[in-house]
Amino acid sequence: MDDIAERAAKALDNAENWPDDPKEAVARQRLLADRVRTEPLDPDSVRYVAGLDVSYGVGDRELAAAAVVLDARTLEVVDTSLIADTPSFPYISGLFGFRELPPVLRAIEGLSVSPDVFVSDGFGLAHPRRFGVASHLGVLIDAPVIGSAKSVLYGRNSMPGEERGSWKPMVAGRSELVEDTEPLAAQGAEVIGRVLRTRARTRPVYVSVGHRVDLAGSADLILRLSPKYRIPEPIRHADRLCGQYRKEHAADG
DNA sequence: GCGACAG
DNA sequence: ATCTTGTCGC
Repeated sequence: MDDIAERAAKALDNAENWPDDPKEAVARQRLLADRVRTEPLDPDSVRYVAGLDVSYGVGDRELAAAAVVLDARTLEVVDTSLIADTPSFPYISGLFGFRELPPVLRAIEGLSVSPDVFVSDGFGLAHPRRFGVASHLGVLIDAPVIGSAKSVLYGRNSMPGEERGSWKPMVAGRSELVEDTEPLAAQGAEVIGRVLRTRARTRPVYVSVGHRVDLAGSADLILRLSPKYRIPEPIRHADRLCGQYRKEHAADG
């Protein structure tokens, strides 16, 4: 896990990355947002995918972060990393990274298999400042990251067809459900993500570019990673792992 | 000023 | 995110 672990450690050590004031955090986002890059992502070339997630305990005093690496072909788990920590930044919508990335970076440091791409439970460019947690993570470790969220934070969106694989673009603007975003995208509106149906007749997920990936490739990969359930397998595994860990440590040790 | 608001 | 049993649907 050479390079990535090293960059994660460096990002954690840099105090500039971890302001304790929301105002400074927003300024930090604006500064780092310029470093976000979109690059082609060929799903066929992806071998290892890492899913990331965090779960919280009671009283906002404890949390667990997990990173689980899957073989993109077989969807078999090939590596896991889990850490327990304490939140050091409050939950503020739009400022996720400052709360969740410290433990997530530590979990990433614990991996022995180097992922080709990471999947984060949140947004990338589909964010008011185009800097959701997926972009934040991507910039800190300069690695490919895809954002896959379960609900909308920002952007006009539409519901795709009921069948698996259907999708609609998300375009810049206040969070709002409209009849059809396709005409808006065709007319040149800024496309910031995709509403993707990963399972028939089930609520869609919201995919956006985090860093060093492109939207079409990201949506394609997310669909492949969700052959049966709504939530992509890497994130489901990470969710399970940190969720059960926290429960086991809520009653005793 | 008011409402919205990822996990 | 978390607190929580049964229940409707594929």
